[in-house]
Amino acid sequence: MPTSIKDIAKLLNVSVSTVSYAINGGPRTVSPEVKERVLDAARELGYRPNRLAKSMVTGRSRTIGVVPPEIVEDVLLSPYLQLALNGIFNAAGSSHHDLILFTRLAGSGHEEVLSTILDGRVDGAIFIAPNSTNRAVLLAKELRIPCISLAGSEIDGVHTLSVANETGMKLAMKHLFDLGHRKIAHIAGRLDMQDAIDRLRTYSEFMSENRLSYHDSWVVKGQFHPDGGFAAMKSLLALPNPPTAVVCANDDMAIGALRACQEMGVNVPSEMSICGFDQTSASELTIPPLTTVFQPIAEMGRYAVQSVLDLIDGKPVPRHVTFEPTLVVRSSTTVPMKES
Amino acid sequence: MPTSIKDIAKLLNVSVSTVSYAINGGPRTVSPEVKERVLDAARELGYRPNRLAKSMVTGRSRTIGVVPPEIVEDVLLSPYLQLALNGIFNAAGSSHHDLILFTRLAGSGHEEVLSTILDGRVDGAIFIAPNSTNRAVLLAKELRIPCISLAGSEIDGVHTLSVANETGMKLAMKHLFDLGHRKIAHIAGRLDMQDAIDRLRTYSEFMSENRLSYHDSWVVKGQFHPDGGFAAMKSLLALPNPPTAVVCANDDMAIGALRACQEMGVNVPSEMSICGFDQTSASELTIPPLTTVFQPIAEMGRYAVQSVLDLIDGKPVPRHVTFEPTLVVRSSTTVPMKES
DNA sequence: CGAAAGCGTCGAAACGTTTCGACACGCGCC
DNA sequence: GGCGCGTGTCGAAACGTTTCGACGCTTTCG
Repeated sequence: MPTSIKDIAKLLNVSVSTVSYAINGGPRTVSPEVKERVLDAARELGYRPNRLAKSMVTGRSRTIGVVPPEIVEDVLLSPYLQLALNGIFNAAGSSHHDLILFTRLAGSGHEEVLSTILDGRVDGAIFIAPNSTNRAVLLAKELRIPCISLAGSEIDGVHTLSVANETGMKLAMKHLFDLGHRKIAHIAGRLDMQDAIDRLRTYSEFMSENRLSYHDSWVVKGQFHPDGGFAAMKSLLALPNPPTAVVCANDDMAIGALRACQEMGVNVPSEMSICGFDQTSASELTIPPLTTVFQPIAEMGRYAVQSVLDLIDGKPVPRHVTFEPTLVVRSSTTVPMKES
Repeated sequence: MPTSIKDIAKLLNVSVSTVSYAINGGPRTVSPEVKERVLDAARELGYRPNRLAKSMVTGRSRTIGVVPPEIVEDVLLSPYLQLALNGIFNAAGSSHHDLILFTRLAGSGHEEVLSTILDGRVDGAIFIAPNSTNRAVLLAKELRIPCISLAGSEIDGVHTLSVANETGMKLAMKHLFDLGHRKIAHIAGRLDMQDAIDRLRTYSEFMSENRLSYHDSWVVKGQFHPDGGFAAMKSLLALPNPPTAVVCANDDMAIGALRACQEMGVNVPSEMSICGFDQTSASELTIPPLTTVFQPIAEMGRYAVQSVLDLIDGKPVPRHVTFEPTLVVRSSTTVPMKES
């Protein structure tokens, strides 16, 4: 029932092609008089071009797909994802693209997501932090869909934007080390995600390089969740020889850890220094505000959009781009208490 | 270059309709033997149905449009929007719909957003907190696009989901009143948004009903932003006869207000009680955790999706649904200090 | 045994665009 | 005056589906 180009053509007794030319300033010229009549009629009838039809014939949808790390309940509540999505959103808006948010990876596995990606509705896709078992990225690549992996594992032949986790982790560790800490623990993220793996590895390396002995019990998995951080900190505090500082693989866990300390009556930072990762907005609301590693996630989102667009246009795009994090020192870290 | 239904048909020497029937279990039956051959070939060729083509002929895209309140830089960083979007996301996922996030209201105004909505890519739309000047909703309604206004102004003939702001505001006010507060201020939101208007009105009503005199200077606009809340609280603290309690129209402003108090050395809650609105996740991370009004935003998002779906299916949907908020009492409110 | 009903298949139309090939016309140029 | 060219227009193909009408074949039933 909405008006189509045909309706205009019929009304004005011209061909559909003429109408199309008039409306688009199309590849062919149209006499000024006809053009005006067409435009008037279009306005009159409330004509709206049907993007589906247009996309089908042009092969372009001006829409970019965004695939969350894995699609589970409440995934949009992750501050990390929110930051990335916001960056992508901003960039997409200014380049006149819309975003399609894929909602159903979970159900029937990667196959299904893929078909929704490859079904013509998007020109390219951004995968946010796909873990190494994410087959969708691989398949997308194989099928030559322009796609970018944002902060995910480096996958052969897939364009990847990553954060120098080594730098970030070293920054945090060195900060604590320079403050005088020697007993430093790590609350790790989900070890099926590349970021978590990198951060853990760098932690271990730093400890070895500086000849700091550490127990396996000082590395606790927190699944990137506040509750995980909470439980992890509890278990650290229960150790006979607890650490004096903890580096968490993200802010959410650091917040959980902070809460655990508060609950156990352990003062932060004087009795326990806590360092986060991500610089989410929540990290400055805690008391004390968290020392954390800033990652330019929003900027990476912006960059990801630009890269996908370039990929679509066939422009060359660097295979891997690494962004450098910086340390934001706030009040959750300080010199350790003297050994009692 | 991707394989189409035609390729399969040609390969197997059957008609395209037969292939379609086989793949969809379509309206017509297909002999088991042919069906199997078709399915095998489809798998072999890596066939993926093209949703665009399908949508064009069926008129359904299984995609729902989401329109943020207004499209500005960083709109996705609003906790309120995040909560709503998350609820919508969850519901869309479980009903096998994808989401299109509209990114470009700003540029060329409501006209443009509308054409991107009406261009056939979405079956229906959810407008998040459209303000009263948002013409897009009206136009959408006029053009009979199934759409839901989530927490926006009540617009004639538009299906609206709203929160009983009166209840929420009264809950907060009564809580403070019962604690003994008489000098209660209000940090209001953006007064072009319905929620802000309602909350302000209820504040005034409550004050009058309880014969509490209040100055105009006790109502300060905070634009729903933390910085606005910060500035607002500063101006309240600078008053000759400052209030003992403040109800903020959202959590972000309450957090700003809290920070202002901390900076001015005003203890919360003993010297100043602060009450928020929204129960965002940040509201429990502050010290002290905020007393706030819980709105079932996520649930409303879910409900919005269901309603749009029903609208699309032509099922009856109630014109207005009101959700009831509840008060979450935490530690940012207490009895007022004795008058010095 | 013949009509009716059901099954399996095909061909074609339809969805709303864009764009290519054709063509008719008028103009300037040699 | 014929030739070529640019301009404005038309018709039709194409994009990849779904689904309807048609048709021939088998089965069922009176």
